[in-house]
Amino acid sequence: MNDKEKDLEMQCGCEHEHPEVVREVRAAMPDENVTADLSDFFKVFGDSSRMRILFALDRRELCVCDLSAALGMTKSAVSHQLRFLRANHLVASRRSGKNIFYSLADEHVRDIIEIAVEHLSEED
Amino acid sequence: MNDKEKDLEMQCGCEHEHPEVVREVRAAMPDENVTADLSDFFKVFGDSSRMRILFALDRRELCVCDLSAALGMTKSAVSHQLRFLRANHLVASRRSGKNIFYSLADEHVRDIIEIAVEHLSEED
DNA sequence: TAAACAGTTGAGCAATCGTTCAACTGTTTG
DNA sequence: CAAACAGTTGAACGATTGCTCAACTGTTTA
Repeated sequence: MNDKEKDLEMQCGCEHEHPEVVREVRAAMPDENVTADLSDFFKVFGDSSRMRILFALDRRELCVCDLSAALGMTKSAVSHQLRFLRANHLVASRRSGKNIFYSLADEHVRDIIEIAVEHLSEED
Repeated sequence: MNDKEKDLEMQCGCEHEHPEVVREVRAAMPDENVTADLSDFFKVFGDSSRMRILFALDRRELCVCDLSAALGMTKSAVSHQLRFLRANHLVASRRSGKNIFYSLADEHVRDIIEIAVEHLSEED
Protein backbone atom coordinates (compact mmCIF):
# COMPACT_ATOMS: atom_id res chain seq x y z
CA MET A 1 0.00 0.00 0.00
CA ASN A 2 1.50 3.31 -1.06
CA ASP A 3 1.26 6.69 0.68
CA LYS A 4 -1.61 7.93 -1.44
CA GLU A 5 -3.74 4.91 -0.60
CA LYS A 6 -2.91 5.15 3.07
CA ASP A 7 -3.90 8.78 2.99
CA LEU A 8 -7.28 7.99 1.48
CA GLU A 9 -8.05 5.31 3.98
CA MET A 10 -7.29 7.52 6.91
CA GLN A 11 -9.90 9.81 5.57
CA CYS A 12 -12.73 7.32 5.54
CA GLY A 13 -11.94 4.90 8.31
CA CYS A 14 -13.70 7.13 10.81
CA GLU A 15 -17.34 7.90 11.46
CA HIS A 16 -19.72 8.09 8.55
CA GLU A 17 -17.55 10.13 6.24
CA HIS A 18 -14.46 12.26 6.27
CA PRO A 19 -15.45 15.95 6.25
CA GLU A 20 -12.24 17.15 4.63
CA VAL A 21 -12.49 14.94 1.57
CA VAL A 22 -16.18 15.58 1.23
CA ARG A 23 -15.67 19.32 1.43
CA GLU A 24 -12.92 19.28 -1.16
CA VAL A 25 -14.90 17.20 -3.65
CA ARG A 26 -18.00 19.29 -3.06
CA ALA A 27 -16.05 22.48 -3.75
CA ALA A 28 -14.66 21.09 -7.00
CA MET A 29 -18.04 19.88 -8.27
CA PRO A 30 -19.43 21.81 -11.22
CA ASP A 31 -22.74 23.57 -10.81
CA GLU A 32 -25.79 21.31 -10.74
CA ASN A 33 -27.04 23.02 -13.91
CA VAL A 34 -23.92 21.99 -15.76
CA THR A 35 -24.18 18.31 -14.87
CA ALA A 36 -27.90 18.37 -15.63
CA ASP A 37 -27.29 19.93 -19.06
CA LEU A 38 -24.59 17.38 -19.78
CA SER A 39 -26.72 14.40 -18.84
CA ASP A 40 -29.65 15.82 -20.82
CA PHE A 41 -27.37 16.04 -23.81
CA PHE A 42 -26.26 12.42 -23.46
CA LYS A 43 -29.84 11.29 -23.00
CA VAL A 44 -30.30 12.13 -26.66
CA PHE A 45 -27.79 9.43 -27.63
CA GLY A 46 -29.15 6.99 -25.08
CA ASP A 47 -31.91 5.61 -27.26
CA SER A 48 -31.36 3.18 -30.11
CA SER A 49 -34.00 4.76 -32.35
CA ARG A 50 -32.34 8.15 -32.11
CA MET A 51 -28.93 6.55 -32.57
CA ARG A 52 -30.14 4.86 -35.76
CA ILE A 53 -31.61 8.13 -37.02
CA LEU A 54 -28.26 9.83 -36.46
CA PHE A 55 -26.43 7.07 -38.35
CA ALA A 56 -28.87 7.32 -41.24
CA LEU A 57 -28.51 11.10 -41.41
CA ASP A 58 -24.75 10.75 -41.19
CA ARG A 59 -25.03 8.89 -44.49
CA ARG A 60 -27.09 11.55 -46.25
CA GLU A 61 -29.80 14.17 -45.95
CA LEU A 62 -33.19 12.47 -45.70
CA CYS A 63 -36.87 13.32 -45.60
CA VAL A 64 -39.07 11.91 -42.86
CA CYS A 65 -40.83 9.32 -45.00
CA ASP A 66 -37.58 7.85 -46.36
CA LEU A 67 -36.13 7.91 -42.87
CA SER A 68 -39.09 6.04 -41.46
CA ALA A 69 -39.02 3.50 -44.30
CA ALA A 70 -35.29 2.92 -43.91
CA LEU A 71 -35.54 2.38 -40.17
CA GLY A 72 -38.84 0.54 -40.05
CA MET A 73 -40.49 3.11 -37.81
CA THR A 74 -43.74 5.01 -38.23
CA LYS A 75 -43.50 8.56 -39.47
CA SER A 76 -44.98 9.68 -36.19
CA ALA A 77 -42.34 7.96 -34.10
CA VAL A 78 -39.58 9.37 -36.28
CA SER A 79 -41.07 12.83 -36.09
CA HIS A 80 -41.24 12.71 -32.30
CA GLN A 81 -37.58 11.76 -32.14
CA LEU A 82 -36.54 14.36 -34.71
CA ARG A 83 -38.23 16.98 -32.58
CA PHE A 84 -36.07 15.86 -29.69
CA LEU A 85 -32.92 15.88 -31.82
CA ARG A 86 -33.77 19.32 -33.16
CA ALA A 87 -34.30 20.70 -29.66
CA ASN A 88 -30.77 19.56 -28.86
CA HIS A 89 -29.31 21.15 -31.98
CA LEU A 90 -28.16 17.86 -33.43
CA VAL A 91 -30.17 17.99 -36.66
CA ALA A 92 -31.19 20.75 -39.03
CA SER A 93 -34.24 20.78 -41.27
CA ARG A 94 -35.25 22.50 -44.48
CA ARG A 95 -38.59 22.31 -46.20
CA SER A 96 -38.75 21.65 -49.91
CA GLY A 97 -42.27 21.33 -51.23
CA LYS A 98 -44.15 18.68 -49.35
CA ASN A 99 -40.97 17.22 -47.89
CA ILE A 100 -38.87 18.27 -44.95
CA PHE A 101 -35.27 17.18 -45.23
CA TYR A 102 -33.20 16.53 -42.16
CA SER A 103 -29.43 16.48 -41.83
CA LEU A 104 -26.80 16.38 -39.11
CA ALA A 105 -26.24 19.82 -37.64
CA ASP A 106 -23.17 19.25 -35.59
CA GLU A 107 -19.74 17.86 -36.28
CA HIS A 108 -19.46 16.78 -32.64
CA VAL A 109 -21.85 13.91 -33.26
CA ARG A 110 -19.30 11.92 -35.23
CA ASP A 111 -16.53 12.60 -32.70
CA ILE A 112 -18.61 11.46 -29.79
CA ILE A 113 -19.77 8.28 -31.48
CA GLU A 114 -16.23 7.51 -32.57
CA ILE A 115 -14.97 7.61 -28.99
CA ALA A 116 -17.85 5.42 -27.85
CA VAL A 117 -17.03 2.83 -30.52
CA GLU A 118 -13.43 2.85 -29.31
CA HIS A 119 -14.50 2.35 -25.74
CA LEU A 120 -16.83 -0.52 -26.61
CA SER A 121 -14.18 -2.29 -28.67
CA GLU A 122 -11.83 -2.29 -25.68
CA GLU A 123 -14.04 -3.74 -23.01
CA ASP A 124 -13.97 -7.43 -23.96
CA MET B 1 -31.77 24.90 -55.62
CA ASN B 2 -28.61 22.99 -56.52
CA ASP B 3 -28.31 19.63 -58.24
CA LYS B 4 -27.87 17.64 -55.07
CA GLU B 5 -31.05 19.01 -53.61
CA LYS B 6 -33.00 18.42 -56.80
CA ASP B 7 -31.75 14.86 -56.81
CA LEU B 8 -32.98 14.27 -53.29
CA GLU B 9 -36.40 15.66 -54.00
CA MET B 10 -36.91 13.49 -57.02
CA GLN B 11 -36.36 10.55 -54.75
CA CYS B 12 -39.10 11.35 -52.32
CA GLY B 13 -41.69 13.20 -54.32
CA CYS B 14 -43.28 9.92 -55.34
CA GLU B 15 -45.45 7.43 -53.49
CA HIS B 16 -44.71 6.76 -49.87
CA GLU B 17 -40.96 6.57 -50.13
CA HIS B 18 -38.22 6.21 -52.68
CA PRO B 19 -36.98 2.60 -52.75
CA GLU B 20 -33.52 3.44 -54.03
CA VAL B 21 -32.66 5.85 -51.25
CA VAL B 22 -34.19 3.62 -48.63
CA ARG B 23 -32.25 0.63 -49.89
CA GLU B 24 -28.98 2.51 -49.92
CA VAL B 25 -29.39 3.87 -46.39
CA ARG B 26 -30.52 0.47 -45.14
CA ALA B 27 -27.46 -1.18 -46.63
CA ALA B 28 -25.15 1.34 -44.97
CA MET B 29 -26.75 1.04 -41.55
CA PRO B 30 -24.63 -0.66 -38.92
CA ASP B 31 -25.96 -3.83 -37.33
CA GLU B 32 -28.77 -3.33 -34.85
CA ASN B 33 -26.55 -4.76 -32.11
CA VAL B 34 -24.02 -2.01 -32.71
CA THR B 35 -26.49 0.84 -32.41
CA ALA B 36 -28.05 -0.82 -29.34
CA ASP B 37 -24.64 -1.16 -27.67
CA LEU B 38 -23.85 2.44 -28.47
CA SER B 39 -27.09 3.80 -27.08
CA ASP B 40 -26.74 1.60 -24.00
CA PHE B 41 -23.31 3.10 -23.46
CA PHE B 42 -24.63 6.66 -23.72
CA LYS B 43 -27.49 5.85 -21.36
CA VAL B 44 -24.85 5.66 -18.65
CA PHE B 45 -24.06 9.36 -19.14
CA GLY B 46 -27.70 10.28 -19.52
CA ASP B 47 -28.44 10.61 -15.83
CA SER B 48 -27.37 13.52 -13.68
CA SER B 49 -26.59 11.39 -10.63
CA ARG B 50 -24.20 9.24 -12.60
CA MET B 51 -22.73 12.31 -14.25
CA ARG B 52 -22.04 13.84 -10.85
CA ILE B 53 -20.47 10.61 -9.63
CA LEU B 54 -18.16 10.62 -12.64
CA PHE B 55 -17.16 14.23 -11.99
CA ALA B 56 -16.44 13.44 -8.33
CA LEU B 57 -14.34 10.42 -9.25
CA ASP B 58 -12.55 12.46 -11.87
CA ARG B 59 -11.35 14.58 -8.97
CA ARG B 60 -10.07 11.69 -6.89
CA GLU B 61 -10.55 8.09 -5.81
CA LEU B 62 -13.43 7.89 -3.32
CA CYS B 63 -15.14 5.39 -1.09
CA VAL B 64 -18.91 4.99 -1.25
CA CYS B 65 -19.68 6.80 1.98
CA ASP B 66 -17.64 9.88 1.06
CA LEU B 67 -19.15 9.83 -2.40
CA SER B 68 -22.66 9.71 -1.00
CA ALA B 69 -21.92 12.50 1.46
CA ALA B 70 -20.35 14.69 -1.21
CA LEU B 71 -23.29 14.28 -3.58
CA GLY B 72 -26.09 14.27 -1.03
CA MET B 73 -27.33 10.83 -2.02
CA THR B 74 -27.96 7.74 0.08
CA LYS B 75 -25.28 5.06 0.05
CA SER B 76 -27.81 2.72 -1.49
CA ALA B 77 -28.57 5.03 -4.39
CA VAL B 78 -24.86 5.59 -5.01
CA SER B 79 -24.19 1.87 -4.86
CA HIS B 80 -26.92 1.14 -7.40
CA GLN B 81 -25.40 3.65 -9.80
CA LEU B 82 -21.85 2.44 -9.21
CA ARG B 83 -22.99 -1.04 -10.10
CA PHE B 84 -24.27 0.34 -13.38
CA LEU B 85 -21.04 2.27 -14.01
CA ARG B 86 -18.97 -0.81 -13.19
CA ALA B 87 -20.99 -2.95 -15.58
CA ASN B 88 -20.10 -0.47 -18.30
CA HIS B 89 -16.40 -0.52 -17.41
CA LEU B 90 -16.34 3.14 -16.50
CA VAL B 91 -15.22 2.78 -12.89
CA ALA B 92 -12.89 0.39 -11.11
CA SER B 93 -13.08 -0.61 -7.47
CA ARG B 94 -10.65 -1.92 -4.89
CA ARG B 95 -11.45 -3.00 -1.38
CA SER B 96 -9.32 -1.76 1.47
CA GLY B 97 -10.54 -2.88 4.85
CA LYS B 98 -14.12 -1.91 5.36
CA ASN B 99 -14.05 0.55 2.48
CA ILE B 100 -14.36 0.06 -1.23
CA PHE B 101 -12.66 2.76 -3.24
CA TYR B 102 -13.92 3.68 -6.67
CA SER B 103 -12.03 5.45 -9.43
CA LEU B 104 -12.43 6.23 -13.12
CA ALA B 105 -11.48 3.25 -15.23
CA ASP B 106 -11.43 4.79 -18.65
CA GLU B 107 -9.69 7.73 -20.21
CA HIS B 108 -12.50 8.05 -22.74
CA VAL B 109 -14.79 9.48 -20.10
CA ARG B 110 -12.96 12.79 -20.01
CA ASP B 111 -12.79 13.02 -23.81
CA ILE B 112 -16.49 12.41 -24.24
CA ILE B 113 -17.49 14.92 -21.60
CA GLU B 114 -15.12 17.48 -23.08
CA ILE B 115 -16.79 17.26 -26.49
CA ALA B 116 -20.22 17.53 -24.90
CA VAL B 117 -19.18 20.67 -23.04
CA GLU B 118 -17.95 22.11 -26.33
CA HIS B 119 -21.23 21.31 -28.02
CA LEU B 120 -23.28 22.85 -25.25
CA SER B 121 -21.23 26.02 -25.22
CA GLU B 122 -21.92 26.55 -28.92
CA GLU B 123 -25.66 26.22 -29.02
CA ASP B 124 -26.69 29.60 -27.61
C1' DT C 1 -17.45 -14.02 18.97
C1' DA C 2 -20.52 -10.22 18.96
C1' DA C 3 -21.18 -5.48 17.79
C1' DA C 4 -20.33 -1.84 14.53
C1' DC C 5 -19.48 -0.19 10.19
C1' DA C 6 -19.15 -0.23 4.74
C1' DG C 7 -21.34 -1.62 1.06
C1' DT C 8 -24.68 -4.55 -1.81
C1' DT C 9 -28.98 -6.28 -3.26
C1' DG C 10 -33.97 -7.06 -4.48
C1' DA C 11 -38.71 -5.67 -4.14
C1' DG C 12 -41.75 -1.95 -4.72
C1' DC C 13 -43.16 2.59 -6.11
C1' DA C 14 -43.46 7.04 -8.58
C1' DA C 15 -41.77 9.37 -12.46
C1' DT C 16 -40.13 9.42 -17.00
C1' DC C 17 -39.84 7.62 -21.69
C1' DG C 18 -41.00 5.88 -26.45
C1' DT C 19 -44.50 4.32 -29.05
C1' DT C 20 -49.18 4.23 -31.12
C1' DC C 21 -53.30 6.37 -32.55
C1' DA C 22 -56.06 9.94 -34.24
C1' DA C 23 -56.58 14.54 -35.35
C1' DC C 24 -54.32 18.26 -37.05
C1' DT C 25 -51.28 21.87 -40.32
C1' DG C 26 -49.17 22.90 -44.55
C1' DT C 27 -48.00 22.09 -49.42
C1' DT C 28 -48.93 20.45 -54.00
C1' DT C 29 -51.83 19.04 -57.79
C1' DG C 30 -55.99 17.81 -60.41
C1' DC D 1 -61.30 24.41 -54.14
C1' DA D 2 -60.92 19.60 -52.95
C1' DA D 3 -58.20 15.54 -52.66
C1' DA D 4 -53.76 13.61 -51.67
C1' DC D 5 -49.58 13.58 -49.48
C1' DA D 6 -45.74 14.97 -45.89
C1' DG D 7 -45.15 15.90 -41.52
C1' DT D 8 -46.49 17.40 -36.62
C1' DT D 9 -48.77 17.15 -32.37
C1' DG D 10 -51.08 15.68 -27.92
C1' DA D 11 -53.27 12.14 -25.27
C1' DA D 12 -52.89 7.54 -23.66
C1' DC D 13 -50.57 3.27 -23.05
C1' DG D 14 -47.02 0.04 -21.52
C1' DA D 15 -42.19 -0.33 -20.44
C1' DT D 16 -38.22 1.28 -18.27
C1' DT D 17 -35.79 3.99 -14.82
C1' DG D 18 -33.98 5.73 -10.31
C1' DC D 19 -34.92 5.96 -5.76
C1' DT D 20 -36.27 4.18 -1.04
C1' DC D 21 -36.52 0.76 2.30
C1' DA D 22 -35.20 -3.25 4.58
C1' DA D 23 -32.55 -7.21 4.73
C1' DC D 24 -28.37 -8.97 3.59
C1' DT D 25 -22.74 -9.92 3.05
C1' DG D 26 -18.22 -8.92 4.38
C1' DT D 27 -14.62 -6.69 7.24
C1' DT D 28 -12.83 -4.85 11.46
C1' DT D 29 -12.43 -4.35 16.36
C1' DA D 30 -13.60 -4.57 21.18
